Amino acid sequence: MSLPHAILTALLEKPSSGLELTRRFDRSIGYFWSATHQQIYRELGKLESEGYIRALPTEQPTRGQKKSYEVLPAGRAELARWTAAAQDPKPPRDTLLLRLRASAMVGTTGIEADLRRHLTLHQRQLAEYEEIQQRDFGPGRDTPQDRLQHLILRAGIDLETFWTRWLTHALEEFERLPAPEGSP
Amino acid sequence: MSLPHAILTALLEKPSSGLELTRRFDRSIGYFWSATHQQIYRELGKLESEGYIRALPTEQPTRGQKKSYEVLPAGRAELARWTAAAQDPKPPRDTLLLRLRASAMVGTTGIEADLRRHLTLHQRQLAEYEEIQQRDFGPGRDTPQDRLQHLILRAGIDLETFWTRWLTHALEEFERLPAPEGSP
DNA sequence: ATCCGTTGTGCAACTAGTTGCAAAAAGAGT
DNA sequence: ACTCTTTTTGCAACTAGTTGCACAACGGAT
Repeated sequence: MSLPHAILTALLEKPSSGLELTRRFDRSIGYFWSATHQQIYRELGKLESEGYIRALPTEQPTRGQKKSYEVLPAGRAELARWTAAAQDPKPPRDTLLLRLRASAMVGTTGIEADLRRHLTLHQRQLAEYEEIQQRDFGPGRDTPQDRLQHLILRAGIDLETFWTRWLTHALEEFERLPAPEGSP
Repeated sequence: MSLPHAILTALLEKPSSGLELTRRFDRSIGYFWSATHQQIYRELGKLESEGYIRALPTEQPTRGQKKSYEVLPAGRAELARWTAAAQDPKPPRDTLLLRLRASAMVGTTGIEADLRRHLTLHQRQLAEYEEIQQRDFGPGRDTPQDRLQHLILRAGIDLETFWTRWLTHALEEFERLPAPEGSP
C-alpha cells in the first residue's frame, strides 16, 4: 500500500515521466522503496484514473511518447493523510539471518563466502551514502526540508554501518568456529 | 522463495504440526521471517507433495486432526543447497522512512506521534531480545550451534538498538523544527 | 530510404503474501 | 444425549511485487 504514495512524493518533488521516475527510484527513493518501471507505469495509470495526478498537457497521447505527470490537490491531500496515519512497523524479512539459522542445522558450508560478499556490498552502499552526505549536506543547508532529508540519509548510513559491523563480527566468529558440521 | 526453507529449518529443529509451527513463527523464527498459519499449511502441503517432508505416521488423516511433519533427506539436502547458494540482499522497503520523506513535502503534522509509538515498540522488542539473551545465552553455552544462534540474536539486538537510537534522535530533531509546514 | 540501437511506454502471466471465512474433531457444561 | 467453545486444519479470493516480453517513436549510420 505504499508504492502510490512513494510516487506521489516523487512527483511532488518534481513532475516527471514514467522513465524519469524509474531512474529516481533507482537512486534516492529506491534506497528505501524500490520499484520497477512496470510497477510504476501501472501505478501511474491507476493514480491518474483516480484523479490523484494528471498528465501534463503536452498533446501527443500516443505510445512511445514521453508523458509527464503532476500531482493534483486530491493527490497531495491523500499523501498528507497517509503520512499522518499510524502504521505498524511490519516484521522484518531477512533471508540472510534465516540462512544463518538454517546453517546451524545443516552446516555452514558455503555461506561464509556469501557473508563476505554481502559485507562488500554493504560497505559500498555505505560509501555511497557518505558521499551523498558530503556532497548534499554541507553546512548552510538547514531548511526544515534539508533536516528531514538528512535525517533519512542518516538512517541509511547507520543501517549500513550496522550491517558492516555485524557481518565483520560474524566473519570473525566463523574463524573461531570448528570446521563446518557438513564436512567433518 | 524463503518460506519453504524457513519451515524446513523449523521442522529440523523439531518436528511439529501446522499449529505448532505457527506458534513458533510468532516467536523466534518470526523475528526475521513471519508467516500466517494459512501460508504455513499451504506450504506444508506443497513440501509434502514434493517429497521434502512427510507426515508422521499417526493414522487419522482427517481434517481437524493434529498432523505432525518431519523433514526427509531430500528436504535437508534442498535446505543445505539453498543455504549455501549466493543471494543478493534485497533492497529494504521501509514505510516509515518513506513517510518521513513525504512529510518533507506535505508537512510533518501527525507523524511525530507515530514516531513516538514506533520508538516504544522498538524499545519493547529490544527488551524482549535482551531477556532472551540473558536467559538462553549465559556462559557455558558454547557449541557451534549456540554461537550461531547468538550471532543471529545479536543482529536483532543491534538492529533494534539502531532504531531506538535513530528514532530518539529524530524526535529531538523534531523539537528543534519550526511548527509543521502544514499548519503555519 | 531503411536499418538499428536507444528511449519510453505498456500488457500479461506469474509468484508470494494477506484476509476472510469455514469445516472437522475434541472436550466441557448442562 | 446435546449444544457450545476451542483447537486444528484448510479453501478461496484478493493484493502487491516480479519477470518476460512487445511495441511505438526518434535519431543516427549505411
